Amino acid sequence: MRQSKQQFREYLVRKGLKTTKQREIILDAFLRASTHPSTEELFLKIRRKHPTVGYATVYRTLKLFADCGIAEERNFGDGQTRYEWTGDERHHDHLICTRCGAILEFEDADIEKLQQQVAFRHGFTIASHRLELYGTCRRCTGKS
Amino acid sequence: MRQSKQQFREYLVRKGLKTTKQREIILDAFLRASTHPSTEELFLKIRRKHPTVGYATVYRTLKLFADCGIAEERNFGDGQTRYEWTGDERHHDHLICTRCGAILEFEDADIEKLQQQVAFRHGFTIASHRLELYGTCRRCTGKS
DNA sequence: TTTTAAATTGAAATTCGTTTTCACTCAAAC
DNA sequence: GTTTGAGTGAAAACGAATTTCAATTTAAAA
Ligand SMILES: [Mn+2]
Ligand SMILES: [Mn+2]
Ligand SMILES: [Zn+2]
Ligand SMILES: [Zn+2]
Repeated sequence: MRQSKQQFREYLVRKGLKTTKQREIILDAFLRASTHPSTEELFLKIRRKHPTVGYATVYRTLKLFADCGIAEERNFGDGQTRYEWTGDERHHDHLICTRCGAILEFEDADIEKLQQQVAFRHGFTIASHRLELYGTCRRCTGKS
Repeated sequence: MRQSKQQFREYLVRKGLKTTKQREIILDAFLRASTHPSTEELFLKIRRKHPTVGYATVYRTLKLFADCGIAEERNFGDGQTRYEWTGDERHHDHLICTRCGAILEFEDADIEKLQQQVAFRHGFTIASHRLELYGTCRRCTGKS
């Protein structure tokens, strides 16, 4: 939170970019959004309080967040690019319910370790990875 | 190969669809394509020998392949939907070189097992999953 | 403070892969 | 053969992502 704001500020300075009202509004909204918002979702949320902020600005600013490291792009297969705050959190992967869209997070050190081993065996150097488990969540399985 | 052709033929009959020259051409080309072709790549390859086959037909036919189970849609983050022959192969995941685009395949029973455990812990029923490791392959790492 | 150069903005236009439409063609059942 | 519904290719439509551009704003320089 506080940390991410600082990080973004430093990034702007380092790159010779400018602090603007819009960027502050968008960063606040992004940090307040708990989920994995898409550009459009965040834009719509912001628009309520700040009707003058444009979609393009939200789009560009989210790119900046990703570039400076406080956010990561995600793609869960629903056709929208989503952004996730990386904050001071640890890495995690996702369980996605294809019924209700719920997204659960998990981390599993053993899986991560095995991934490294697989990569090593193939002479690969891993820069990133994506692991997503699709299925039905407890609640949706119950309903059936 | 032979098996997949049969499977597709049966699928067409079952669904009341028709056998056409185009579908045979496209299936042959798809089975001959060793990689993970995108719709466009396959279309371009086919066009050399069969300039009259349209993009829309390739697109629709690949959807049919996926529907009947002889192919699966893939999405490696390059913005193109790719198709992979599922033939009589087993499930596998992918290592993707972000430098040269090379795609290596691997399977790891231990990882799969751990995935199931994670899902179970969260009350999830897994229908499918995607695991992709992005990085640089041996050759590209060498070049630097 | 005023000036200035460069970055930023919002709206609209553009891009690009995907998907649909439509008039015409063809497969296959009768 | 005739009939009929599925299939085809070209072009249009679509939707999200990205770029363009004239006007505005930031912040460094004067
Ligand atoms: Mn997450
Ligand atoms: Mn593969
Ligand atoms: Zn659910
Ligand atoms: Zn490589």
